[in-house]
Amino acid sequence: MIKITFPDGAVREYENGSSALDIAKSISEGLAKKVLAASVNGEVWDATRPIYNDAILKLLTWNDAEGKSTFWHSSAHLMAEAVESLFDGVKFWVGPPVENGFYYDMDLGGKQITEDDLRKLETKMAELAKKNEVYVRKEMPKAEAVKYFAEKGDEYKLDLLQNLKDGEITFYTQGNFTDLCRGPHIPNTGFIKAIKLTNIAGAYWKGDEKNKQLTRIYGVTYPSQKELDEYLQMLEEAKKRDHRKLGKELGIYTMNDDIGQGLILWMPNGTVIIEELEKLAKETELAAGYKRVVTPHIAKENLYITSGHLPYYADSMFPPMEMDGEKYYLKAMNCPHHHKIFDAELKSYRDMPYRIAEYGTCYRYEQSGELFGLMRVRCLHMNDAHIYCSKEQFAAEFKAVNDMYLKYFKIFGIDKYVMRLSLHDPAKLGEKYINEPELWLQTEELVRNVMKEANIPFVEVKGEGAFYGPKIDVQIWSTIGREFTLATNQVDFAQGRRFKLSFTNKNNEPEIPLIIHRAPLGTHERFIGFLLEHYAGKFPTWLAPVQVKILPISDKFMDYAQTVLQSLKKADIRAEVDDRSEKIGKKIRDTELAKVPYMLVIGEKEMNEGKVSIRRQGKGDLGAKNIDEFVAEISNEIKERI
RNA sequence: GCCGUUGUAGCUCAGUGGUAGAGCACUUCCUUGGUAAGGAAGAGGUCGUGAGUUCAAUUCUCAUCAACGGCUCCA
Repeated sequence: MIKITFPDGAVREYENGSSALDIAKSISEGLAKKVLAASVNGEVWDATRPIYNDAILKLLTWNDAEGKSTFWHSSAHLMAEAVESLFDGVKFWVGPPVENGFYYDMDLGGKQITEDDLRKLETKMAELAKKNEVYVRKEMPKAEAVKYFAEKGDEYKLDLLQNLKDGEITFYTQGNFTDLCRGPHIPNTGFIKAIKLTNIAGAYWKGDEKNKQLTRIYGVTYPSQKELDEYLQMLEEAKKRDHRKLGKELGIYTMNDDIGQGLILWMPNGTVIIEELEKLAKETELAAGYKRVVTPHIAKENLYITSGHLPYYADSMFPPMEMDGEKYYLKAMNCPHHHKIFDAELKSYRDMPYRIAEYGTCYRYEQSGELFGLMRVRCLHMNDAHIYCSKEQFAAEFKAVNDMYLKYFKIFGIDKYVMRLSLHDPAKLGEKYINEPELWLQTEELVRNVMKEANIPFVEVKGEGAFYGPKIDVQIWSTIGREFTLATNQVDFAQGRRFKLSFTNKNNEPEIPLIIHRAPLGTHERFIGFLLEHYAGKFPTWLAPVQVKILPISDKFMDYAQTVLQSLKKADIRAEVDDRSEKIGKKIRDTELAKVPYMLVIGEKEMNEGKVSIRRQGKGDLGAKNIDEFVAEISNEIKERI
């Protein structure tokens, strides 16, 4: 007998060799039908795998993350079986579960797969699923496995085997499909009731663009059609908040072939938002002791040789222009320009920390395939600033920047983000990262400690640092699930030295400053793209391009509408009159759809009483008020950025 | 940059080897209506661009540009 400990602490005895599924059955048949896998002593196992020792057991169902990922992993195998039955000579690479579904990478030997094939594959998968094929686990010695795949001529699986040792190698078979796989899997294919193959994509083998490109098929499966439908419905809803769709509908920005890829034309509505954001940034930075500067969009080649950017980023800068025998580059970052401003006047410790800010325009030649609406563009306006400080001042300055982030996030109600401490990758020192191993470790520890002391939760990721130092990135997700860095706070221990920057310290010695690069509001492009999705286009009043729309019931009240308009304009409120000869219902509908925060309905009653009837977008009629009263209220809302 | 898909009116989309259609938006007229679509008429497109096949191409082929879904990349 073996002792099984359940999550609630209960301990029960079972026959040696019982599987998690056997144990589930002994509890209830209903439970057994839902068990997809099991956590045995913290390791995820097949529910059907016999247990020979005392164990802590957790039965995993669709409601557990591990249950879902096992389900999707098994679905990938099911898809592979379907692919193999419809295409000859396919070689498979890996087929893992992902956040919403799974994919399988395969080499189709030059054959192409089409959307129609996906439908055929879905049908085939459904057919195979109905057979309730059991996923059978089999251990195999390495030599035997190597022989098996060598005979098959499967270089991909042989490659996988290279990194595996004897005793770690297992195969799974369901129906006619056998795959090298560490598992675990769901008991049988019958659990998979609803199948949708979502897209076909190319994917480099092992994620390296120098390698051959494999065909990747993405799919998602569910234990019921209803759940799949709900998921697809949710995707449709997400698309409605896509900033590219909203940006067009609300007249925020446009792009044009004659201008160029990734180059944003900000329309009047978008420009209002830009100006409000800059106003916020300027107020905030002034209060935090920053000074403002303005720098040109281009600079000579030598600047970027000094900064060290050119060897790392030449490919992603626009190619240089030659004038009078000099090469000029469009700037891809503002820091070198700012360093020159720091260097223009002699600095002493009394000048430190020296903080300079600019909404800097930068140009980056992003690869065409990476451009994405407002989120990834080739011309961007950065909420940039550089803080030059001594080592002693660093912690306080870095923390102040973090505090500024949090202050902003509170204003915008941003709460779904992850702070990421982005570190260097020691394997790429001298290649992607400045070759200063000691300084890297010291600076990373410095940043780590600031975060810990400030009690700010963060994750650490190797290989995401800037070439000149570690950073704190604020990661967010677009509505379609892509991850982006919204804001960034970076330490730079390299450029101070490269630019020979210094200040005279208290001991009358020259000292190289540490530099903080920070962009709490990221770039206008990405930040507004994010805000569009975050607010689903319903901007708070202070940001809304049109804050108030005045809706006269009929033409008879047009004069009064003008009076109301003038009162609002006097208070610097962005207001317009809807002077079309439409019915009030139509005017309201159009204004609601345009997501204007306030509508003022005025007719005979309002005119006679000097009032306005207030309607809030999405909330309906709020009743009538005096004009002055409304102006005072909305002015306060705007001033406080509520 | 790579793999795949798409490209028709301002927007969303239908359609065809014989030079095009709907809804919304727009213009004009009628209507002056109290909290999410009043009615009528009209205007608007060399079907992304270039070449090829064809008596004939928006439709087929190729190239190119752009957008989209991934991969790679992101100072």
